[in-house]
Amino acid sequence: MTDPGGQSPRERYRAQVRAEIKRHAWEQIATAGVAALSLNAIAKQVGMSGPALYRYFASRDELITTLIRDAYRSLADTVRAASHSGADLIGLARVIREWARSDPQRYFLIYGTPVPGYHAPDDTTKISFEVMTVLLEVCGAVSADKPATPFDAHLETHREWAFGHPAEATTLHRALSFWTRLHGVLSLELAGHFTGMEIDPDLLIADELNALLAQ
Amino acid sequence: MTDPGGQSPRERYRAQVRAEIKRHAWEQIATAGVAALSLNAIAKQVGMSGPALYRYFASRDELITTLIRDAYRSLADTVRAASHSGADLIGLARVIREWARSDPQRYFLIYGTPVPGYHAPDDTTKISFEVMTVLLEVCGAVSADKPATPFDAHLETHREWAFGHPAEATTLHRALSFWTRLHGVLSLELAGHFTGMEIDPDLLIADELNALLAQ
DNA sequence: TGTACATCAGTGAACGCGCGTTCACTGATGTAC
DNA sequence: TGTACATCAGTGAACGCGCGTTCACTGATGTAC
Repeated sequence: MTDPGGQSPRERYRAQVRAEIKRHAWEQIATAGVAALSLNAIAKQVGMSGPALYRYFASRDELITTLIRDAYRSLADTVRAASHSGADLIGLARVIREWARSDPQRYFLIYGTPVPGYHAPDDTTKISFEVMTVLLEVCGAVSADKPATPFDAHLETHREWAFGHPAEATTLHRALSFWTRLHGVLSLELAGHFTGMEIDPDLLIADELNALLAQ
Repeated sequence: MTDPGGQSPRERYRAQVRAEIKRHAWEQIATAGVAALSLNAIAKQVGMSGPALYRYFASRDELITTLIRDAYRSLADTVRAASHSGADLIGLARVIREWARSDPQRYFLIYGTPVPGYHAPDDTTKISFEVMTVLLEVCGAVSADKPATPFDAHLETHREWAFGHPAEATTLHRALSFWTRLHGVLSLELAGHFTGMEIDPDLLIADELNALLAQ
């Protein structure tokens, strides 16, 4: 009899194998990028034959979709945890950067080159909004006495995306700038575009965000 | 007899065919991304058999390397042209954004997800520095009376990358911030991360750069 | 100008490869009486 | 508790495919005397 609310042994086993498949999939992505992800290669690593994977994932695409969802989920959880332990914007940035640096290809799976034609599953935008919600909370806590810019005015009339969040335009603006400035530095760092110039991205990010708070 | 300094008919023909191959390669990349680029498919479009391509490119990798180099070259030329016709930082940003939007996958070939293990040819960093040089020129023209930040101090001791350029640390800083802020907004826009929120990236970029000049 | 030769673009057949995916099957694990 | 049956994880063979790349070749274009 299955423990209601719990897991039968078979379910537990399935979950374990699924997790192991994903683990090796991430390893492969970290090593050679998503494009090189091969079901047969994963199967070999897991120690079973290729077709056996189809017990766990309907197709290569479904596996990748699951990985993308997990990446979003992990990022959202990380950000929320940091916020709950009282991180300010700079602390948040540091946490996100560490998350990204621990597995650059996972970051790029979310924020990297889009594959023309491929559309991420709908629920990822929901998870993505979780991140934005945290940003809005933290940005709302910052005192705001700054001159309104043309983009602020633009935001006053285009704020449906912050659905239900009662933030002022300047708060939305700050959250957006935080996001784009951090991503700007971080993605260039991860892609190796600072190689050769001996720049400390952490300092640059801190500076970019301090300027954001001061402006 | 070959016209010295000119091109023999054969050379001219070779150059034409090479150009046509590249054209179709770009089309394919725009349609399905680099990962999907196939020599046989290109050959079919050009109207010749697969092996014939090897008269023009030694391998798939060499073709891609050439495309990457061309992308860098095109960006550098675009930026330099804009600077020569007197564009300021905001104008420069607009030009770069248009360049990127005209072929997003070309932008991502330079600034997108890196393929682990792959290293761009050395000369691309040289071309990349051409872009930085223009940025430094334009940034140097901006009057600079602003408080020094920790990152400015960091730059005073880490400025070898701006090899030979006599700019002050604040100028280097401005050029870097221009680059990272623009890339932050632009790459998110091109990857479709603003879809749904009806944001005008042009306004956001202008705002980000005005803040940069005011700070 | 005409002929002999070298260069070189392009072809078609073939190679080996690894891919995602299907199918019919075996054998172990869990369920019901 | 023991037996009969259903569920389901995993296998091995096979499918068709398109890939990058090589090779020996044909035929046209250019070069030299």
